[in-house]
Amino acid sequence: MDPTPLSEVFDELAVVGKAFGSARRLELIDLLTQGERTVDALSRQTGMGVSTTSAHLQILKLSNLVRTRREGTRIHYRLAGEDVAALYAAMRQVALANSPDVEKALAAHLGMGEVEEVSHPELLRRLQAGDVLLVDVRPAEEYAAGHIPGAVSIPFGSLQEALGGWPPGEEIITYCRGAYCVMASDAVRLLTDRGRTARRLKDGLLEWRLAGHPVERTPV
Amino acid sequence: MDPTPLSEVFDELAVVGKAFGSARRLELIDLLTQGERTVDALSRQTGMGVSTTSAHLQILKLSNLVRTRREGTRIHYRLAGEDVAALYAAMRQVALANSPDVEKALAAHLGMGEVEEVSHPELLRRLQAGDVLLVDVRPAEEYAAGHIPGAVSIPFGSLQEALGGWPPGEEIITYCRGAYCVMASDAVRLLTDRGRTARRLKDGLLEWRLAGHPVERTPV
DNA sequence: CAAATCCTCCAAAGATCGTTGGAATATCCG
DNA sequence: CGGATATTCCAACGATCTTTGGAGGATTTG
Repeated sequence: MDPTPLSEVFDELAVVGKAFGSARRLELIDLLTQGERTVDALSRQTGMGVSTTSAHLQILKLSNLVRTRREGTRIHYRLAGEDVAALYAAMRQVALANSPDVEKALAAHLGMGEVEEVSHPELLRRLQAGDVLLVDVRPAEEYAAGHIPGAVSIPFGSLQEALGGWPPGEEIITYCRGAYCVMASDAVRLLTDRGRTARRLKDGLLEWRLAGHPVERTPV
Repeated sequence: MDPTPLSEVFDELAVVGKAFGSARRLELIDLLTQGERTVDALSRQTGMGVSTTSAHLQILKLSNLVRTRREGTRIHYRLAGEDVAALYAAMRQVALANSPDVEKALAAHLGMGEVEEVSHPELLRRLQAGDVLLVDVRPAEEYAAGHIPGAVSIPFGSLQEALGGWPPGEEIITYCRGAYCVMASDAVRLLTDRGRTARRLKDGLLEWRLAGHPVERTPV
């Protein structure tokens, strides 16, 4: 009784840990932080086969990190709770803080250094003042599922054409899913290349939401 | 460029995730939340072979979750930072909240239901009032590495003999490492069986420390 | 330098995980 | 009911992870 027979507890806990131990599953979780998704949508957005996607989702479901909702023939997956999103964000934070490789990989794909970041408090002030254009570059469905109040939805693909209609003087702030999302940085580069003043929000909607800041949902 | 080439980032992140994906490694992390330990000590306390222990520690080291310090012929391992301990605690929290199996496994080994828990604020009040005996049932070295101010160190093994010297009226509150630690609950049962009034602290020292409450270190 | 101690590295066997295509299942629609 | 669509289940192969004993390194002590 003294040599702790609680290996079962650690076994159960390891099930949850394992769920976070695959790049593919992390990619799925990353997408799911933005709102629920069908298997098909996840499969297309990540580029993995449907069988593979389903298998990974089963593992996430078995570890109770996601839940499902059936709608006709398709099944929508969503994170089991905001605490799961928070855990994912915390893991990214720890990885970023402690392992230089993660930082390097991020910098390489995000082009850090070239792109300036705006802090949460500063964005709040600027929105209050109303002298800034806040652009949500994620796909339209993700914008609908939840966005920063005051942001306009311009998916990355249609950014260039939308550019024409704006007054050239106004500063632009972009954001996307989270700290690992490239689109916001790419957008800033595209905009500054065309002579605009643009920066990106620090992190993305996930961290904004977890920080307790307001999020707006477009009613269906 | 559009189909997100950031798989490398997820690969790096998965390295951290994998580290949490093994019951053995979680057991090591659990011990390390209480302070640094040598390979040998970890091997003995967990019951795994030294080679196995070392292998797991290498994986933790590679994922930058632990750091090492050499002292003569032995090497001390410690968590890379308090954020790692926080991540571990957060994972336990999510597992407990979302998966019934974890809750069941915990209840089975902890004897939940029979043992009453004391909240952090209540303990603080009672310590202030001074009408309670706070007992740290962990091994003496863990007590030395950090304990709640006002607690006395009585390792679980020597609890029974220590019992004699106390006034029978005073209420006793026990604690050990964390939410998964059985010793505090076992101690409460041992004490109540002998007619004492005893409860355990909710969770353990890890959660107490993460909550920002004071921790005292016995000077060497 | 030699012996002792503690730890890491190595190689091999066994276990587990990941991916794949195709079959099976569930639901909706006509 | 039959066809269409979306998803899960299955089997199997290759890849990766875990464990183990023993060899190899580093450090201290005599």
